[in-house]
Amino acid sequence: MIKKVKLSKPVLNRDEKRQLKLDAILRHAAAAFMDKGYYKTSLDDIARRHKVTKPTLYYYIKNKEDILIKCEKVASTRIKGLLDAVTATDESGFVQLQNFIEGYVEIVTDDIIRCHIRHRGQREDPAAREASLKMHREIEHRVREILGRGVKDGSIRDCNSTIIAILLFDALNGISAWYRDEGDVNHEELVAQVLLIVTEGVKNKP
Amino acid sequence: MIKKVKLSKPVLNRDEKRQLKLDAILRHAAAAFMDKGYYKTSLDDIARRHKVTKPTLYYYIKNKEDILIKCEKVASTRIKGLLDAVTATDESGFVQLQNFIEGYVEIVTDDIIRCHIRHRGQREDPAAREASLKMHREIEHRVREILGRGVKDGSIRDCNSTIIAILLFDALNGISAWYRDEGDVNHEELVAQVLLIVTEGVKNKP
DNA sequence: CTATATTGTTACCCATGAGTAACTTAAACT
DNA sequence: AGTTTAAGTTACTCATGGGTAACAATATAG
Repeated sequence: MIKKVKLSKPVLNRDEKRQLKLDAILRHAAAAFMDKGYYKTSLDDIARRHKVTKPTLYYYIKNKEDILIKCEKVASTRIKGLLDAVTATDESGFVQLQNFIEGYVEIVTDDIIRCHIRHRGQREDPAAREASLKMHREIEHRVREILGRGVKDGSIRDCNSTIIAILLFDALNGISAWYRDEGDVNHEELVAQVLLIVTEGVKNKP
Repeated sequence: MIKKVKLSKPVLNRDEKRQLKLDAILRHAAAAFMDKGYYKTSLDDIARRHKVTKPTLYYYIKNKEDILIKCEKVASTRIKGLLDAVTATDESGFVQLQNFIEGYVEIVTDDIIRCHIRHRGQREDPAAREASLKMHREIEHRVREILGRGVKDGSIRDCNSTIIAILLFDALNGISAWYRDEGDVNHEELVAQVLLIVTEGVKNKP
């Protein structure tokens, strides 16, 4: 007699399922936050989107703020990953900057990233607040380093890399607030325009 | 006998005093909002800063959201004033753009403007929300026109003025979030760097 | 097949903070 | 003067929404 193989072998184990559900909750929460803003979104709103009741959420998150913290985790991992990829090459600083911009405009479409960009700063718990700031400074610092590399290798003109990094970041982060994949601004066109302004500025050179 | 001149002649009449107090309240509120954010700031917080009790505020404002609306009024008047001044000249589009940027960086230091920039979008009342959006579009449109003028007169290179206007605005508005007059970034340096990136971009031209 | 951990639910508590009613004080104009 | 209007106070109401306790269902393991 054939030994019956255990039925319903779990394709995903418990932890994986849990992780998947957490991701879904973050997505729903991020979408809700982008819709109405953090404070105007109640946990009941989020629960409703996820088709569960509020207390269930507490099985996956510590409290409301924890959602922002978890979103930040996802976002910062993604952004740092991009920075790693971009700086791993031995391209010139300017080319690395171009690659970063291209990648960032891509990333900025994602709801969780959007949510992070819009709500970074709302952290209430002082420790979480500090951690968030530190993280953000770290990322900014790495962009500054790309600029510095470019200045050193001659591909970028001499400039105040601190100020330029911030300005660039604000412009890129701003994109997350208005750009929609389904909107009427074409993705390639957007990237092209950003790159052009970074490369050339806007002044016409005769 | 000398006719006694009416003592305590009001240097300011009632309406002027009222207006002054309203301004002070808006300043206090804006400062509080920049500190802790709109939702984390209670009307009691604002009242405390103004050294009155909460119900007194209702003598000057309709409700909490009305503060944002009144701040927006102040801010938009100021920004439109700048645009009027800048576009009144018959300078080239590029020079007008430069002047706008210089003026905007100046303006962005003010707490009420900062507050407006940070909280534009929080409007809850649908009508107020729509009005705010319309106002914002109008301002953006005028910047776009400056760019268009520049393209036409040849002082600005051919570009997608819609996208460029938004990117520029986001970078400028971002300044309001981090720049402080007392901070270690010098005002002139900041303006110079913004103008340079707009003029030249960052790429080094051999 | 039963015991146990995992998910989820219903029904509550309770702090916070916007907005108001009713009353008091200060100012200003005959 | 004394009456009116402005300006401010104390003491509330009341909706909202974050968070929890206690119970119910479902799934996994032994």
